[in-house]
Amino acid sequence: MAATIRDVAQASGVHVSTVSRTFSAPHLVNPETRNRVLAAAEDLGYRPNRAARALTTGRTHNIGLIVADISNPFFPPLIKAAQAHARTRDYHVFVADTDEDPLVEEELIKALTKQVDGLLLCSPRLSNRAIERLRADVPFVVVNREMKGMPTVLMDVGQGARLAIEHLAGLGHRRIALVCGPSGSWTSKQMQSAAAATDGVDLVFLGPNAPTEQGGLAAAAEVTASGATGVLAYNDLVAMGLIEGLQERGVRVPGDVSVVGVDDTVPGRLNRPKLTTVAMPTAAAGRMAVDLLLQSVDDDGAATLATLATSLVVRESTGPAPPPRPAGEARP
Amino acid sequence: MAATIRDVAQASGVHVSTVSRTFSAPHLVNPETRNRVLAAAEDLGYRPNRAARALTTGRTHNIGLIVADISNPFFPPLIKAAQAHARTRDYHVFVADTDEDPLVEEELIKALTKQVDGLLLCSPRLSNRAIERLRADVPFVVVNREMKGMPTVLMDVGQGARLAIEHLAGLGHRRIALVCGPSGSWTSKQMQSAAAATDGVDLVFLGPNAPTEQGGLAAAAEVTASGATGVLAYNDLVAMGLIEGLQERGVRVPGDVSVVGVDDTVPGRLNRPKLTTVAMPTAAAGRMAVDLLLQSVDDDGAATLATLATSLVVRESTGPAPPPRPAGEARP
DNA sequence: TCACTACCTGCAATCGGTTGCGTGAAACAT
DNA sequence: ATGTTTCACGCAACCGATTGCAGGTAGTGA
Repeated sequence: MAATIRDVAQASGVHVSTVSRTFSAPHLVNPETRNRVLAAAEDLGYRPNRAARALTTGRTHNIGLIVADISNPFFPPLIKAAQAHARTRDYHVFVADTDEDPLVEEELIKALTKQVDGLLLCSPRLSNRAIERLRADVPFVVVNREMKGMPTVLMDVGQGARLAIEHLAGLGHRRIALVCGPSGSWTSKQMQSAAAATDGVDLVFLGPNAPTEQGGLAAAAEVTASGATGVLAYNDLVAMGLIEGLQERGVRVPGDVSVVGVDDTVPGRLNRPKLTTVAMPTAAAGRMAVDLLLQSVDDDGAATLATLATSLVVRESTGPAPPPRPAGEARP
Repeated sequence: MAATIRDVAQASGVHVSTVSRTFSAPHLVNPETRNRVLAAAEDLGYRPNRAARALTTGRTHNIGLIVADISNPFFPPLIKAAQAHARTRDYHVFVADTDEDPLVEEELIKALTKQVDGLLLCSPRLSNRAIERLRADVPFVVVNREMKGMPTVLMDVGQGARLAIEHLAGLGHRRIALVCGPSGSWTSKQMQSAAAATDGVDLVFLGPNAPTEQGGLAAAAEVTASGATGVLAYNDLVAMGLIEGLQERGVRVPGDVSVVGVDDTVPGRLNRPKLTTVAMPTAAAGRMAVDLLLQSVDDDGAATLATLATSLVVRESTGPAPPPRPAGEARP
């Protein structure tokens, strides 16, 4: 069995409370005694039992991070950053994957509630009502979804969309398609309203589509039919599917149509063409979420909203608009 | 504050021990009483505090999963599978990322030790000695690294390498290069010894290389110099870097040189050419690791070794060997 | 010498459950 | 009517820590 505080107390000839204080309030114990205790602890390989400590202090020094899908390359950088940041605050992060299932999500939240001081919900799939209810038991910070009255970290896709459209407009594109994601998606709405604010270009809204390569592939027909020469896709997967679909139809990217993705999750230098995309500040979001959470654990307070800026990464899938109306030359 | 067992006891007019038994040993309590207790619990929104329970039972019903790098696409499927599988056993998984740093790894292990019943170490970077020492405090299962005397889950890269080389040999390649990873890597060794067993082909061992795209890029010169027409790379990243490096030198893939990767971690249909690769049974490994861990938590016993079969996924980066000695035609 | 203050340290209750032991009552056998 | 078994439940110690309170000791000033 691992050494307990009592073993250390016995070994160093003091009461358990003194041992406890040696670790949690060192200034209250005589340096000599402290050293004796520390020596005994070291000797026995004693490490305080955080679970037991949590029982009295009410602080587990753990935070939970619930994510819809770890395999989605969007999340790992966020998780990593949150974890590293939490560590500097003497907190540990427990990651759980809901597999996109609201029921699993709720169950995980309930299971984690007692073992953590707070929860980071990344792109939660639960209803607002369910989240409100669950929140009574444990502090939340919501990431990547807008929720009033709750600490929230958002990434400004609207601004990213604006950057992308300005980029396309600057390349001479006058007709730009927005290939939207699932209907009702917050991201889609943000993109739409941001895009609508740009003038000098025709905007076409296409969709809804599945947020996958298949969705993009399927949208290729609509895009060609729309006559748009520039496209902003819902995310990188859609963008990649779309490019594949366009190429299959003999449409060159970026020769005939320029495509911009969102997320910057596509690794690999072999992609042809490499994707121009709106990069999300996922690492910053992870850190910010941890900060907000720890803050709201202490203050039990203000529902802060943090909106993080996005940026455009220009690569190879965008280029100058083709000369107007060349009557699409499809290959044989 | 959340309801405790005492609140429920009071509300239903029984002793706390009866409430406790209602949840942990229902058959010991009268159905009538049980229903009364359950009703009161439901009413108060009571949920047993697992941390407190762990204090007396010594079982947290949590397992920790420590991984070198969550961003490495190799791991998420493993994590996901482990998590889902653990859930069916009423266990929860805490994931922690060491950022490839042995010091962080040791610290995380120590921190998690008291909060979990066992640990899954995926590709640990710690020395054998350190692992042996830490193991005194908590059961381990090691994944993706060979360690005697400890439950271990391995994926048979040797067998995968054999498949790859047979595939290349079958396509007529007579000189095959192994682009190895970091020196001393277990994977590299496995690949080498497996490859050596194949006859009818010349084998060239290249490396060591960094296990990254840069590493592959840098190895391109060696590969062309070696005169090999088939290559088995340390992993997909190396393979991709290598392909890029070869293409920059005017060497066509798979026209002039065929390349096989390992891991099957490259998503995206836009890769040109799509990578032929050795797929790892990561999900199965995750499940198996959980099984072994829970087993060794109970039995405190046998050091089982599970070796999982790999498979070859043939895509576009491999093709028939070019006719012998065409005196490499580089583009201008 | 005495009172007062600081500074340490011990005592014991407490956090939220679990569990071995003991007991009272009901059910059954004799 | 008495003895025995079974069942359901209460009692209280315990898991490993924390912490308010009290007491003891030494040092200071008068």
